[in-house]
Amino acid sequence: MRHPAQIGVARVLSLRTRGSMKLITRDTDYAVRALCYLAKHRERTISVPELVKALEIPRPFLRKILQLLHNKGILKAYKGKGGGFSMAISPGRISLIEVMRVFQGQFSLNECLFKKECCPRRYSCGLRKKIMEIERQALKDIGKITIGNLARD
Amino acid sequence: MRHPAQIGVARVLSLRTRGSMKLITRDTDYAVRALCYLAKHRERTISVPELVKALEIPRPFLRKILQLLHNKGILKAYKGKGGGFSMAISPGRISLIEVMRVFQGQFSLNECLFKKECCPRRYSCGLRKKIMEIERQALKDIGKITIGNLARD
DNA sequence: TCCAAATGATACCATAATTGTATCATTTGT
DNA sequence: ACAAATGATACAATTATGGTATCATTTGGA
Ligand code: FES
Ligand code: FES
Repeated sequence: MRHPAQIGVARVLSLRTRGSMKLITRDTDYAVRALCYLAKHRERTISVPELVKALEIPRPFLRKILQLLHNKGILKAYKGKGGGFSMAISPGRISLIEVMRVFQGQFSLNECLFKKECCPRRYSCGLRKKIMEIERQALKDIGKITIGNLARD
Repeated sequence: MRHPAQIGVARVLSLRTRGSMKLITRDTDYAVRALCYLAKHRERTISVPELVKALEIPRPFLRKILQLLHNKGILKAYKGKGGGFSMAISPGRISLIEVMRVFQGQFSLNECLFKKECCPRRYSCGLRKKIMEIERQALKDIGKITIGNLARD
């Protein structure tokens, strides 16, 4: 006999509570906000306390973010009393991708790991090819977004 | 005096070790593989042991994935000896997005949370608008990928 | 009838990523 | 000298990811 009884189309909700799937993480977001603020006040050197007041970002976290942006050469830093940060590059030349890469590493929408090793079907896989194409397009579009045009609201 | 000393453009590497930023998680990937296998053998009912051999996916994990796909109405399930799973819908009508939503929840590339609440600038934010547009396009493209055309390699 | 083979439901666990905090050292203008 | 700033770095809490384990239930067949 050939299995007549199907169980029925249950619509039980998420066994795990997921819902995020976000592409831009908190630190990238914070970084963008901070960079926009700095971009709008290029004439001045902005200190962390000022940024904290303006952006309501947890101070130690913001400090870490700014330090990283400095290490990556995106910000200039001035130590000592009256010091702070300012843009090292023209805001129009800082793409959102660069900021994302600082905090989120390299893009790679589908890694398809196979037990810690690189997937054997990697180069034949159809899914991979299609996802890569979508990724390329998205990156191109994200690349067009710069701190410069974000800062202009 | 106006801060002449800049610290120099250090290129210190990632203070955090990141590098993933993947859009498709492991369970989605496993689910796609399993669905493709099922799509290629629609005439039969496929058991978990067979899938484990064919796809080399950890058995208990695969079971959970298949159960969820069944709960969502994507698979039919047959209990008892000789039982297993089979497609409940035509493979050509199962989009990759649907599978992603099952395991990764709703898309939302930029949430921009502001201290656990919804961001106050949400509707004026330029970043958000641009990212949303990119997201829409990416979703449209991912929507075109179906289990059907993936199964055909 | 009883057993083996299959899924259903669910609880648990280990690791890594995310999202922060805290501390101390160093620099610098006054 | 001192206060105000960043530099470097270690630590901690929470959540997401990836995976295991267990027991109950169904079902075909000897
Ligand atoms: S890259 Fe491994 S199956 Fe797609
Ligand atoms: S959505 Fe909050 S600042 Fe962009």
